[in-house]
Amino acid sequence: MNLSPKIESFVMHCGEMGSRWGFNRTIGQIMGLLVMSEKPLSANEIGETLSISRGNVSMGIKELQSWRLVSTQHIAGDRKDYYLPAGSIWELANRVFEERSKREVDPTLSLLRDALLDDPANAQEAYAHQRMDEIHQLLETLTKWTAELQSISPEKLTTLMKLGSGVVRILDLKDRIVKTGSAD
Amino acid sequence: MNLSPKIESFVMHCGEMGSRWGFNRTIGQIMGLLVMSEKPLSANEIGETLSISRGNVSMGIKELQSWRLVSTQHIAGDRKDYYLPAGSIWELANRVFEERSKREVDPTLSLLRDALLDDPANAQEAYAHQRMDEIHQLLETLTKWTAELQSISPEKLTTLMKLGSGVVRILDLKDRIVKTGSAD
DNA sequence: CTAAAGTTTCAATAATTTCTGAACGTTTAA
DNA sequence: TTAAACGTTCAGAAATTATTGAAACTTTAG
Repeated sequence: MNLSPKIESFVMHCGEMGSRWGFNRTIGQIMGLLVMSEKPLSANEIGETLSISRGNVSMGIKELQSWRLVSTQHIAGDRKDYYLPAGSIWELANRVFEERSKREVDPTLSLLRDALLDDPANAQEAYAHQRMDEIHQLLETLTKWTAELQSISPEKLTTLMKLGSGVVRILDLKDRIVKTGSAD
Repeated sequence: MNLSPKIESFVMHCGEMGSRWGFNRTIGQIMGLLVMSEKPLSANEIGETLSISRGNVSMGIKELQSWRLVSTQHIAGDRKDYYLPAGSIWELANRVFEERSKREVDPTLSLLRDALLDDPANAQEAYAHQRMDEIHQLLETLTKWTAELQSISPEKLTTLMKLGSGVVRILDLKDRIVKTGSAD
């Protein structure tokens, strides 16, 4: 497939950013290409367009599927697999977020939980223990929060984001209401 | 310096996670070590404790300083530089967040802004243009939002996070109030 | 000024990650 | 049953990234 220069530069950019986003160059490129493509693409089309080997396309797609970012589509009377993004931009971003949190935060959280189980044995450990506890609390709060945000509908979430720091004013508002009348 | 097994395993974990968090193994270890240490450490102490070369310590510290995660302290009558975390756990997490957003989002945002300037030249570009616009909007909203959250005091932010998806109820509350009485 | 104590830089090397392509597996049309 | 069309795997090669250590640089005490 032939890409217009503007699309090509976007796809290549996705490649360059790939490793920063948690995967590698090829995988970034494949994802960029699929998002920019109106119709699903076969492994062959992907490989030719990006000049990468059959094997690499296969591995890349597999990885993207493990991130739940790509789905497979079949066309009647055609034995090829066709690939397309597994949802809207919004959903994709969400998945990247979830998946990264799983890989970047969960292991640390579980290490910290273990480490905090038994009491510090000396002054050095006491200090470290305290620090680990802070990190643990921070990560817990953050994890819970993002999990809850995921459960909010995109529309509400957009409203919330547009509100920005204005949300503080509303928190104050709530405090006033709670103080002057209704129970919490 | 000699680390107790529990602290050592935490520091090593920071090393393993390092690359997922946006830096490399050594840098993760150095940061972990500094956070766990009650007193500032010299380059020598860091290198010995982690068994890494002088040069590597120097480069690692430099990188951590570029992330604004480590500060230098001097002790009267001592020519060595001593290093310590540049703030509370909370502040550190914030910096990592900001810094990563700068590296992971900003370049894409600027590419998209450029790409969206001129009109699509054909059907393929028209579709891609639309997709880029969606991504652009998403990233803009997200960037603005996180920037605003940064401006909220840690206490308020904690309240907000603890509230979780309960924040939606408050949004509804606000809507009711606005509708029935005061102007926005 | 000189030497000692420290830090930084960077070319060479080591370690790790990614990519290729050939071999193998599977499905289906004939 | 065969062979063509496709997907997958994985050992080795290529590319990239991290690390070392020696040389250069900086600061300061004497």
